[in-house]
Amino acid sequence: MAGGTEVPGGGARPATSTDVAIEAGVSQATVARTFSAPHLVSEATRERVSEAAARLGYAPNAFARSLKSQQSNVVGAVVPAYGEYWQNVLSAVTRELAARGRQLLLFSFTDPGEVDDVLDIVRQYRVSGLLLASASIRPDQLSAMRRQSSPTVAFNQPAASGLVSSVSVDNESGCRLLASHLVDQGCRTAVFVGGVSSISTDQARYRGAAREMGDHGVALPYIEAGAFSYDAGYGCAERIARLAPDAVMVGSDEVAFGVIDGLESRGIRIPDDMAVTGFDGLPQAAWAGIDLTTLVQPTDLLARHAAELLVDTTSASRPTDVVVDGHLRIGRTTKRSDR
Amino acid sequence: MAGGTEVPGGGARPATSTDVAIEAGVSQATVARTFSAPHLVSEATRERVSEAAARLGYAPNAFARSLKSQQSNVVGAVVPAYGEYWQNVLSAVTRELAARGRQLLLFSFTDPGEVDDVLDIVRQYRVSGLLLASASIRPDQLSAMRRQSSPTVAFNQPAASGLVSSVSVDNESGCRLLASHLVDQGCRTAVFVGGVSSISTDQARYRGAAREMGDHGVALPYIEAGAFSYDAGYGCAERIARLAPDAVMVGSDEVAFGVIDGLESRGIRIPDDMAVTGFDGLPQAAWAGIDLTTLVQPTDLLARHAAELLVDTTSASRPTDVVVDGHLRIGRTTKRSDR
DNA sequence: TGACGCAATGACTACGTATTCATAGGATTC
DNA sequence: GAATCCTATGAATACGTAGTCATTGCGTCA
Repeated sequence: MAGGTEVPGGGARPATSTDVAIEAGVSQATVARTFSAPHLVSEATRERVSEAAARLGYAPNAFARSLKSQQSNVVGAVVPAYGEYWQNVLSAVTRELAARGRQLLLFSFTDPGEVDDVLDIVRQYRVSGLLLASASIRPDQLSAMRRQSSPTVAFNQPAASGLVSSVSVDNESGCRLLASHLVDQGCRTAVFVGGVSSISTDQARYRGAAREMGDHGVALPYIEAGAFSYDAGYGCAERIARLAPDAVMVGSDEVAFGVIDGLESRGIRIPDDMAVTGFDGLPQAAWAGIDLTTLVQPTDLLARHAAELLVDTTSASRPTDVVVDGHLRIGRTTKRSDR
Repeated sequence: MAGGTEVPGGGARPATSTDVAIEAGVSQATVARTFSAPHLVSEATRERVSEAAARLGYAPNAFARSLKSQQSNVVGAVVPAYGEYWQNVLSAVTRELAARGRQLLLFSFTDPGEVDDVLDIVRQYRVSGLLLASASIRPDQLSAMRRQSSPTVAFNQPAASGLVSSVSVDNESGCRLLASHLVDQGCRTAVFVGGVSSISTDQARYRGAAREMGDHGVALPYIEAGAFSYDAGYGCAERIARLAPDAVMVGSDEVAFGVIDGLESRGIRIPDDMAVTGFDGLPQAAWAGIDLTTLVQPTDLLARHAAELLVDTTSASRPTDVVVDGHLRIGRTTKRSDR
């Protein structure tokens, strides 16, 4: 047959189950069954339908299917547009969801204030689950999700209330580990560099660090970088240098990378003049040229938990909080050369 | 009223336009018009409908809308699951699409062999556009997209045929710039480290580099890292060291970061013993601690072009190839200290 | 042989929306 | 004062699918 890939009907309209039905000489119902409940169709018919479908290039219309079956296989994700950390999380969650037959509908925001507007759009898609990476959500949006009985999972955000599930690393104990390690290394004075002090994750990390340091009689002043970015960290160097501490605990790796470069640009040697720690365990932290001491979040594990919750329809009515421990990664940024 | 955020109807079913119609005492058609063609509804009615909608927490059902109107505002993206570069691209494209009222349905793949299966799923979603980051696509999948008159854009992949649009940086001339810069710096021997030699982008970059080097009488042997990752780059150090070139041109920044650390771990000083260049212009390349000489891709510009093409419905029938120039970023990795 | 059960299939309807067509007033024109 | 037009609205329908119900054909058992 000439022009084998060409499809009859020529028009722009994709083939429907009815088209396939006519082509195969069966009813539309049989075609639908062939794809969604094959065991109800005889071997012979199934084959005939499959061939007709292949000939027409038929793919079931997911929108119509969702409309009829009142459920989509689409999971929404509302994630900040910038930030190494979130890019990694998104990547991991996408993989886990794909393995569970779910698609990810991505919504990003630059400013937390946009989130409410974004959620209005999300709601239009009747997502079967929602991954949230923002703490500032209107409660009525959350209860609306819950009424739809769609599982909602806050990723590394403290459950705003008991309304949604959450998956996160243990920020406080993680920071205690880091602080404890610094004290072991002989640290007597320190500062904490946070990203944005109003973010609860930031607060939890500072709290853990300050408490552990306090337990060892070390004060821990807080410096706010203003953003969770390399540049923000770089820009903190002067303020840090003025305090001249033994150690700098940074609330996130990305900021820490900036802090390190900023400090070194001022002639401060790391770790000899100051030790530096991060938090997150980004891939770059393990790069030999950086080799940052940090708390590694088990991103894949967190993503797996999140995916499980998002797929489990019963989790909507029964919010679950999963907290996972990270592990300490010791790099050159806290190894005194005189040790 | 007690329990103000509680919604009448109590059930799990989200409110429909009919529910709102009853609540507002108008017809379903009027509700639909209020949301999709407000100018056809009188001021008073519009207000009454809006209030009723707010009371019921109504959000239009995007699936039903797409089904009826035969078009979705959803753009599909098929992107590798791993890689700094793609994460950045995705982030940029998402922003651009959001600004144009489009959502991104994300599909990731680990192995290029999965792409065909993934595309079968993508087709079910009747996406209004498709962003492709893989070169190996069955032609019939592409012609199917085209028949649907959905714009398809290959991002940084040479147009497999004339079937789809493409947006990419000028790989060849970019590499010529880098090579030319190295020659200026006095480079007489060099090697090229590619990621995966079967990838056309990799080939184009090598071609550009080899030609420019050849024009100056410098040979350019090709070394294959085996993947576009830090670890793959790190693992190349021995093979590079054995050739002891003046300069190492690496096909991508992420691999280059690994190459640098791998070389330095063997006591090779950069740039004094060997100069190193990358390609892509990842954010990390600009970090002070790395400061890599590389070719910066104008990611935002590329993303903007891609978004334009994806939104423009006429572009499906008229594939367009956009090629953008990158710019040279000179960092410490090619600055000889004796200069 | 008739009653029954089972497997395979077709006709039909509902999901929630956008849109066409028809209708009812109210204002405008001659 | 009748013919006309415009605006605002409602009734009805179609989009493509999944599932309910009814029907057919055939083998089985008493």
